[in-house]
Amino acid sequence: MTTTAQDLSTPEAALPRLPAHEVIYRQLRDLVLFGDLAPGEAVTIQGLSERLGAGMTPVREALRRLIAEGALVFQGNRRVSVPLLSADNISELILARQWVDPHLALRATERARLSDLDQLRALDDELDVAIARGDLRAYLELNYRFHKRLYEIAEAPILARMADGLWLRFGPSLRVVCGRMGTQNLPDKHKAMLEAMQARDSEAAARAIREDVIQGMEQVRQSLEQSGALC
Amino acid sequence: MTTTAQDLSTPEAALPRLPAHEVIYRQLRDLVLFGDLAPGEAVTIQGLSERLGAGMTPVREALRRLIAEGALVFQGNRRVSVPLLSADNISELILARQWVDPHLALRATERARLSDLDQLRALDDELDVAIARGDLRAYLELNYRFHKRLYEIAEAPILARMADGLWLRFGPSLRVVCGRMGTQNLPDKHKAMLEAMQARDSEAAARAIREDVIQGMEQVRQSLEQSGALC
DNA sequence: CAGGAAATAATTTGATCATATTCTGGGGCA
DNA sequence: TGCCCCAGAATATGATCAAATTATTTCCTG
Repeated sequence: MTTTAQDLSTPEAALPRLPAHEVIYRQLRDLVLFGDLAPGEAVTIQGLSERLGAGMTPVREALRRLIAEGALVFQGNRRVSVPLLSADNISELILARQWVDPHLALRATERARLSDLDQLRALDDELDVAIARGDLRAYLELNYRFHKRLYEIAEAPILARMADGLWLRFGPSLRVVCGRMGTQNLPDKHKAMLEAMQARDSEAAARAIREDVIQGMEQVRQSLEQSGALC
Repeated sequence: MTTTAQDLSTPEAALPRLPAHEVIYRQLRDLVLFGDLAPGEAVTIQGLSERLGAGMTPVREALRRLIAEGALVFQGNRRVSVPLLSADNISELILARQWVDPHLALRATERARLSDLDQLRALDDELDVAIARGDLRAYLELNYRFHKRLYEIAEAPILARMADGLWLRFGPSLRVVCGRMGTQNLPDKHKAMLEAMQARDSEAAARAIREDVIQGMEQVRQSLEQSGALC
């Protein structure tokens, strides 16, 4: 078969034309993931059309996708909004992440190449810089990219997608929590995890990630609990 | 005297006008879930538009949703199709279901009302009838509805959605496998599970479901393995 | 006469379709 | 065999229709 060898020849200009609905999807996804849309905030299709300067059909498709992924909810028949997490929701998320994230870390440790470790280290370094600077947005994005990269290394697409879906759900709340607590005592077991990965100690890597997850999620739980009805 | 005197007079027409894209979505979902669309089979938007007698906009939205849920994949830039499962995919699915399904069964046992148990028993009875009749389609649908009901009883919407998403992925293959093996030795640990639920022994219920899952999924794995490259 | 509730009018928003535009893949021709 | 053109499919736009929410008005009651 003739391979249309264009995808790897040109590194960056290989993107001939990304569909509009895909672009919109990514924009909205980032908006949700990094808390630019606050939990409970309602959006309308036509509102987003104007805000993002696009037709409403692509926006509709992007919204359907995000709703299917649980990033948005279908309030009544008229409004979509970022979901507010209940205490029960948080418990579920903690439970689920406590299982998937360590498992993916375990697989990632078994499969990681040296270049993968370098990438992770680089991300973690940038993350430290962001924390030192007190740059919340950069922290959120880099922290996500660190874990996301870990998922990719694990080479388990289905599990990775599950983990990614969970992230979409608590992303908005993370922003709220961190905005309240500052960037001081943010959870960062990444150093321990990277060491474990380097030593090829997959169990230790899984443990480290588990602690990272628990620490972060418990902060979210406590913060949401004490703030009571955020709505 | 309202001029909008529509057919509200119809006896069962209490349905508040379900949107077309929702209807299409459910139709397509069932098509995937119960194997009416074979793994690897490609579909086109326009093809579905004609087949389902709908405009292409609702079809597009339904497809986006199913793609987001992993029920369909985006082959290249031109075709969507039901994904073919690799051996690795199966392993992931087994792993994931081995965790979520027992957990949901555990929660369901703690929360089940007597009426819930009755419903489950009724579904399982119907299931037996379907098996005895050799009615594959009915078996698949009832088996799904049994587990789905269990998820609902557990009252853990996020975990339930994860489990549901997994089901969408192996549904098509289930049909293939069962079609090959007949309806004789199908896995059915439901009886043991119902007893455990009745006795409020949540651990036992979780164990039973876990065996049910493993048994079913291992059949899928073996069948796909021996059939080699189904593609 | 005033306040409130219910009904109605108006505006906003969502859903669907028909249509134009772009892109991909294949077939024909050199 | 390789290049170019064409057919068909997917993407994207704007318009149109339907539904819902909001605002307004009117009527009833205290």
